[in-house]
Amino acid sequence: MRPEGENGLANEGKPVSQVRRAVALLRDMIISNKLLPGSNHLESELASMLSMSRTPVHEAAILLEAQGLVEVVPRRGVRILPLSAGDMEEVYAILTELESLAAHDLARDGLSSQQLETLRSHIAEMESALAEEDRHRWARADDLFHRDLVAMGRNRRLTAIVSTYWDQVQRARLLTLFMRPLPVSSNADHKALVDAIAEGDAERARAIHREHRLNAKRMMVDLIARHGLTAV
Amino acid sequence: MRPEGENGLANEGKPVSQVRRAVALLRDMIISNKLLPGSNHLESELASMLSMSRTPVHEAAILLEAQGLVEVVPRRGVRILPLSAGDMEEVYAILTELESLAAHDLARDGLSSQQLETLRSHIAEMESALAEEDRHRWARADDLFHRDLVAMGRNRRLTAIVSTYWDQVQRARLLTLFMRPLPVSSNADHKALVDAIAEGDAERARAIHREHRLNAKRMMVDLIARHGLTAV
DNA sequence: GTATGCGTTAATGCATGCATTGTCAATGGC
DNA sequence: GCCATTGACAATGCATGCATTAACGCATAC
Repeated sequence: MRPEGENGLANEGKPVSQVRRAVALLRDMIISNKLLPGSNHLESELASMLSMSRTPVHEAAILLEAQGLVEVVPRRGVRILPLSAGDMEEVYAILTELESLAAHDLARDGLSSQQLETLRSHIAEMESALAEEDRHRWARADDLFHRDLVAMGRNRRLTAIVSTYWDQVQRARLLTLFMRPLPVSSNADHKALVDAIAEGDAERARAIHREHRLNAKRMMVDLIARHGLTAV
Repeated sequence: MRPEGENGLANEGKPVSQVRRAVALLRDMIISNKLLPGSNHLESELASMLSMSRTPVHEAAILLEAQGLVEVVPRRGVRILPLSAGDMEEVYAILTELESLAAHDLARDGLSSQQLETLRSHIAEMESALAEEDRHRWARADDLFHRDLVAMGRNRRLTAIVSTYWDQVQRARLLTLFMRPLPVSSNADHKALVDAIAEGDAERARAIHREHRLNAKRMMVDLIARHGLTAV
């Protein structure tokens, strides 16, 4: 799901250190809810769990803390941060702006037909998944669509930020995946967005994507509130 | 200039560890050009320079690497990353979107008269500095204006991101401070922005600030190109 | 003279040791 | 019976040791 390094920025030619392994593994465990929000985990436990010493785990913890996924509490271990509805609003606000910018830039700079095809194939995959009501498959395709969209832009830093914050809402998305209505209208947005990009209409692309994300945010915050989840 | 922690996010109740000292000191040295872009510094040298052991320095280096300020090269030490004109465009693009969003939200949610006063006092300070052609004083006030503007919003994550990337352009701003014309028109933007916020006109606030930042970006990229600086 | 290969050197990544300090509990006082 | 105070424990932050491995230099071959 995320084959790059831990921040997407110039992490290509680096050997896989223990720290990177730790960051990747811990992040995956957090996103997939193997480490529950609000729970604490001693660094020494995590270390033996990952069969490495405390040092790389500690360094990974510091990095994940900077990314907002955990909090390192001196003698209580690493606390997996829950995302409140308010946090979700923050993250979605940021994702909305930055992804919309990415969409704008893509439309302005143009995409190769190959790239357009990639995006359209994700849309097709979502449609097919929707037809079978396979929500997991839909979520995977949706994830890919959004990640690829941003990654096709040339702004590496933007890609890195979006990737980081997208990770943070993934957990909540997976959790609410079966609580929400089937995302049928969402794909119309995706199609319209790709069309706008293909036509080079930068402002339209931006507007479409902003609206798309605002809807997603409303749905997510709503779900969390409705189900009495104060945090996930 | 930056009294908070190293990411502005929930770093309040933490004791000042060596790692934090290292991050703060190194970042200051980088921003103030004491560590020149492109130069390499062995972790052991930095450690003795900061009178601490290699471990906290190494951890600080990893953090600064994640923030995009340095690159840790296995046997060459910590390399201070230069910012190319292209990098500058990336960073400004991000700052433009996120600060514009902050301006929008501030206008939407409203500011206390106290807060408006703070912003206006920064503008006054800039005017007075401009009258005396004191560029350093202007830069400090401008810095404060922009930082405070974003920090007055309630989106902590947004504040953290902007702060990080603002740091990255600071170095270039200081370097080009005397190469650019006196920023006389810039203050008109600031005033218009604060007015829009005071009037609660969210979209106007967003538009004004976006334009303001676009101008700043053009000027910076231009200066760098014109002076043959491929990177700073 | 240049290029290639090997050996030495040294810097880092990680493991571990040590000291610090907060946590938890038990005991004693009220 | 409840709360406070004190003491033991344990987890982390940082220092240091060790092994790995890349870089640099020198020698040698062409």
